[in-house]
Amino acid sequence: MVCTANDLSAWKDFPKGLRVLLLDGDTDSAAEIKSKLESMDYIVDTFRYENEALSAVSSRPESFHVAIVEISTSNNNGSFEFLETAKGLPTIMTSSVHCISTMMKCIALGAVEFLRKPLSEDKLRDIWQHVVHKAFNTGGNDLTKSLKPVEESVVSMLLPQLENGEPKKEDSGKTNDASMIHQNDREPPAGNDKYPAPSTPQLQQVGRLLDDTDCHDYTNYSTEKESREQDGEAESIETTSSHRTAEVNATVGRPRETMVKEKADVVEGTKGENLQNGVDTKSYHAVSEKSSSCPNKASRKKSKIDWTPELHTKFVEAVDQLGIDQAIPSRILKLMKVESLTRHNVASHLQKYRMQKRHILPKEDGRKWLQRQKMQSNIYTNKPIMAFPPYHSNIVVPVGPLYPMWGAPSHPPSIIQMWGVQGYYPPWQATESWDSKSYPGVHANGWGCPVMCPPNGYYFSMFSQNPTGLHFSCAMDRRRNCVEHHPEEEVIDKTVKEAISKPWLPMPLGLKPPSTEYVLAELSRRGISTIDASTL
DNA sequence: CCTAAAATAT
DNA sequence: GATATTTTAG
Repeated sequence: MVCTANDLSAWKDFPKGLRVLLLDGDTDSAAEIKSKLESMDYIVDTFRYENEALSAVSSRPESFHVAIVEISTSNNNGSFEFLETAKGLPTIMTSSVHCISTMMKCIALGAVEFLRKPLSEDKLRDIWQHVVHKAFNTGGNDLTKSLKPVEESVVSMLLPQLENGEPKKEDSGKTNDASMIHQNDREPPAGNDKYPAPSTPQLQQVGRLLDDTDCHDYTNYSTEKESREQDGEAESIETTSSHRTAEVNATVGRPRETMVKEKADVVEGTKGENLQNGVDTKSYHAVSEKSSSCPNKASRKKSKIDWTPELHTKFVEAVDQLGIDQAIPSRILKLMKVESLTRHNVASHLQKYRMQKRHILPKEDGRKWLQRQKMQSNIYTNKPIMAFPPYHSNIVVPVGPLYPMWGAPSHPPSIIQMWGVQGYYPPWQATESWDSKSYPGVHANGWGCPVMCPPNGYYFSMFSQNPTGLHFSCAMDRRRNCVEHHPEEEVIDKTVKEAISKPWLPMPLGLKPPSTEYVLAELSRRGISTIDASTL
């Protein structure tokens, strides 16, 4: 990363605005350091006590780019804790006590550098290097929001240089032009919020260039920006949790090895910290790439969402909660409350979800979706609406074994593949996704259940004719808690009876009245040839 | 904003 | 080659 003179000029003001966390028990010392840093345009937040510093880091990790932590004989252990806790933050240790083993320990624990006190301007001036280094060498996991802009700006700044070194087709000619460099130059983003669009031509070019050189890592990028893109709705999701656990890898053309391991970490579920949301946060993770071939990762922000069982469960729960008529991407997204999931992601998943169902319930489906459209005006009522009156909430629907799919919850004994034929997902479905905890019955409602049998009396014939391999799951009221996991015949009977006894009520969702032909045929089959018109 | 269809990535 | 996801249209 040697820079040319031109490039250097672009770097000149870089550190400006970078945020420094200063933890120093010595007030005077802290003031002095702060003063020096500020004179160099760093923004400094001083903390006297470690716990304060740590809470600051955890509550607003994006507020710091680098930390300087003083370690003395008195706070010895405490500082180590900071080091261990604030892993994502490049941390410089400093002390007036010069103990090689302490230094060693600090470095071993992840400190990026150990500076002896007193900290002169010279020592402090270029601490930004650690920020940049971090930005380039860390997995998305650690690449905090605040670091990304840095990374991006650096990439941008780097561009001219890269182009010089490896002219790329059409763009080549103008690379040496100083004005060009200036154009690509980006202000240090530190203080502001203007994140350069992740997909700027520049970045893409850089990506390409890096590819062609020696990059071996797929560039996953946090989807956070996308989240932001999705207008106001994002906020409601965002604010909930500060942690960015389920983060996506972000690696910008970083040459050389490393990383593989980092990925493992990411998948694990980023540093143990706040996992309150349990499932939520780690519910998904970016798909790790094989760091072998380096295709075109140029478009960094294109990380893929891995719809893990947990994530999918959340998704389904959201859909169910919303009900068929309200289940639209934006709402689902809200309900899911999963950080950095974009509306697009959800929409896409929803699309697949529907397709599955459609494929499974060719007949019913169209109808249902039609219904849905018509009912769109029927906005949220806290009660089940229209086609799904309360008293039908316990309807039981048969689920044919031939319909392995999404919404249909299966009972442990009958592990049905939820996602179609390819056993992509392990058995978690049965145990994890559809257990009582995850709203077992919910999935059996409108969408979930392949409800192909005619209602009313036909239930009986249906069952008697195809008793084999039928599985029963129960649907439930959207918000009510389910129902029995093993709907017994009584339930079926009850439901059927109800439906029969109240023919004037709408059909339970997913059921459609039998066609006249069918009715006649069935009656005929039963030896009933005449019908009293009044009963129809 | 939504959904469907096309394009990509695995 | 099939499928999962993202992008692109309408």
